[in-house]
Formats: sequence, C-alpha cells, structure tokens
Amino acid sequence: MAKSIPPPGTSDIFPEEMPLWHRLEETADKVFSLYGYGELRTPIFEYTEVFQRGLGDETEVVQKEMYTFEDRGGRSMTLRPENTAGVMRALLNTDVMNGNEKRVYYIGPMFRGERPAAGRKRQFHQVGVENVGRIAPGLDAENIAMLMHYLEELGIKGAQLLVNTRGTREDREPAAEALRAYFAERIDRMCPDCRERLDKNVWRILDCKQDACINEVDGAPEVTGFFSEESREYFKKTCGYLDELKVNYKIEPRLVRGLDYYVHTVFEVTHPDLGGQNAIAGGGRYELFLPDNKKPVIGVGFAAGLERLLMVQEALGVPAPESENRTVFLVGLGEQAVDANMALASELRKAGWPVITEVEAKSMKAQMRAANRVNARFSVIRGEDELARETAVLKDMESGEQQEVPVGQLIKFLNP
RNA sequence: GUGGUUGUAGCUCAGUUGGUUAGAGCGCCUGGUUGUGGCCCAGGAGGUCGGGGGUUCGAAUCCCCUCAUCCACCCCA
Repeated sequence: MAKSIPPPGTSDIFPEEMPLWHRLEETADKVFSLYGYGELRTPIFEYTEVFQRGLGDETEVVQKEMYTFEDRGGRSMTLRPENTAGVMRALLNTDVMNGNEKRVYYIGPMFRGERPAAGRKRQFHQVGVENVGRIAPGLDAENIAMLMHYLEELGIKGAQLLVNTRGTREDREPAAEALRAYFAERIDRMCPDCRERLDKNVWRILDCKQDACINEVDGAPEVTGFFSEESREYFKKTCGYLDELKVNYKIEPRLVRGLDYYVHTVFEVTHPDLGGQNAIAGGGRYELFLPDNKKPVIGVGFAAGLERLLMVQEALGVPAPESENRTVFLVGLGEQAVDANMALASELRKAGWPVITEVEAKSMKAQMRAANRVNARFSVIRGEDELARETAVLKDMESGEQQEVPVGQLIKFLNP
C-alpha cells in the first residue's frame, strides 16, 4: 500500500475530478445569484467560543466533533465544523442587527472529528446560503425553494424534502416539559443515549433511530400543540408558500436537527439512493447567539454536502460536464526544434491555446504517443526541415490529416 | 466512541492444504516503421506481499500487536 495517504477522513481531489466540483460551485453561484445572494468567504477557523455559543454547548458537534487547538498566543481556536456561525460573526460587522437583510452564500471545507464512513469525511465540503436579519414565512419558503432549484439544476431527481417547525424558544419550554414528563416514565426502556438526552436535550429523543425509542416516541404528545398560535400560523404560512411555489414536501413532526440554534422552520433533504448517510442538505430558521452579544442574529439558511451531492449525481448517472478539447501538442525532432518549440508554445498560449510540449528530443513515436496520452486535439511537428523552411506540420489527431503550413500562420490554421 | 471488512506492481486484483526465482490484466518504457499516435505483435522496467513481533527447516499464507482502508451504528452535510 502507498505510504503517501492523506490523514484519516480526508482526501486529495485530483484534476480529473475537478470538472464535477466546479459544476457544483458554478451552479451554486448561478442559481443563488438569481435570488440575490453573493459569496462570502470566512476564515476556516474561528475562536472556539463562536461555535460553542453559536451551535450550543449541548450539541453533539460541539461536544465531541470539533478540531480545537491552541494558537501561538494561547487562544483556543477551532476548525469550522459548519459555516453558519462564522458567517453570522462576519455579518455582525454590517447592519443586520437593525432589521436589514443580507443574502450570502458560501462554499468550502468543514471539519468534524468523526469516524469516516460512506459519505462522511473529517474534512468535507459544504455549500450553503444564509438570509440574515429578518424573519418572515416568505423568506423561509423562498430559501427552501432555492435549495430545490439548485438540486434540480444539478440533475438531482428523487430527493425527499422533509419540513417541520420547532416553534420559538418560548414555545419550546411547555412542550419540552410535556416531553420530559412523558419520557421520564418510560426512560428505562429506552437507549442509553436517550437517557442522557432526557435532561440535556429531550428533543433529540424524537429523532432517535433505536427501535425501542421509536416505539415510545410514537405515543409521545404532539409538540406543536404546545406552541403558540403565532408559531403555528408561521408554519402554516410557510407551507402555504411552498405549495404556491410548487415545492413538494412532507411534514415530518419528528424532524429536530442537531444544532440548537434552530427556531420555527427546519428542513432536511434526503435521497433514497444514498444508504447510511442519506441527508444531502439541511437547514432552517435560526436565532444564533455569538460571544458578547445579548441579542441573537436571526436568519434562515441551509447547507448541502458537496461530497453527497456528487454521490447522488453518480448514483443517478448524471453525466460529467464536457469541455471542448483544444490541446495542442508540440513535437520537436532534434535539439534545435525542441528549443524552438519553447517560444512557439509561448506564442500559442498567449493566443489562447492550451499547449503541451515535449522538452527532450525523444523519438517521433514516443512524442506522438505522449500527444495521444494527453488526448491532444492537434499536434504540431517540427524538425530540421521545417525549421529551415519556417513551416510546421499541423496534424489533426482525430482525423489523422496533416498539412505543412507557415509557422507565422499556424494560429490562423488552428482557428476554424 | 462501538462493531465488522480489507491491506500483494502506478491502478484493479489472483495467489490453491504454509514449500523453490510472487503472478495476471490495464498503464508505463523500448522496438517492430531513418520523421507519425490510437489497433496489433515482441521485449523490458516496476513489489522489503501495510508495519512490527512470534510459530516453523520454511510465512503473502498461521498467531499476536500496530497502522491504515472501507462499511454499519452513532451523528450529520
């Protein structure tokens, strides 16, 4: 086995795979631009408190998945496990706290110290959007519609959209009380994780996948019943807009999600062709607290996992993007021609042609093989004769046809 | 964090109950064509069999440890 493997849960992405990644990125820019979103790039690491406060101390992500380290000044820093907290931190420098709206999207690597599995890396990539500063059901619905629009553009069919409401912070207390009371009586029949959750975060019990727990959850009180009239209305309106936007969704009352900042609308997109890790995107409305800020930043947004989008595209057989092949391979026979090709290559490149040259005076056969290997569209052959005549042999690698042309007019012959 | 899987050439993998110089396909290099690629043919390079220890006359093969991989749980994107 090769010794040069990257750290666990990370991977090298080679040039051959890049077109697939670029499509994800370019499509994101294209679609999100249509909704008025612009790209925001935040640092790959933040002060640890940004995530602790932002995501919530009780969350799984903060408790056991963060890459935290001390910098040279002895400050605690953390590699971003998600980008919403960082984006909010950045936007604090704008006027979002005064009810002014900001629309941003981001793309980049995220880091979580989990055990790798299919569709789960320690360094993975997300694209996400945030609509920040205002609250209105129309914004939530538009956000979800935009996500579905993005997936559609990528050729991802058969995705399942689940939505739910988490109510407001105030709504949640009575509901949480009721849940605690209900589960407290049955907790000894439930899994150890849920026993922990009972006091720390009852909500997470709702989406536990253990059979024993699911049985108990089935009989649990309907939480939205404890929510305020306003919250229920908010959710109803959001769903109404989704209907108007012709977005297909399913209301999933058990959908809770793992980050503490969510309020009102939450949603998740899964795909049946994925298996173990079947969530390709998720998000919702949030109230996110940052260090030294008494008031939370409000907004709605989502994040999608690029690796998982790629997996779905592959499973669905979405063809790779095709690009026009224009590579010109310069064959030089003899030292003189090889040297002369350096300058010719430079000239062609400045005229916009991708050029690969052979830098050693190898045999014709070897050089033609090389041209074939890099899948050259044309090869340009020069030896002593051509140099003397100030010509070059231009060969079309697809048809095999070739002609001798004046070097000065080579570009004219390359252009159709 | 728990459980399982796999680790042999650049890549994908064979390697029979432990037995001589460890194989194939693809790829790569050279030649068959004095200056013409892909197809074909011939030849060639390339491996401390993941690492360490043990059992044995002898280990890729059996045992232990370790590292890594992939997968499931968990969590999420």
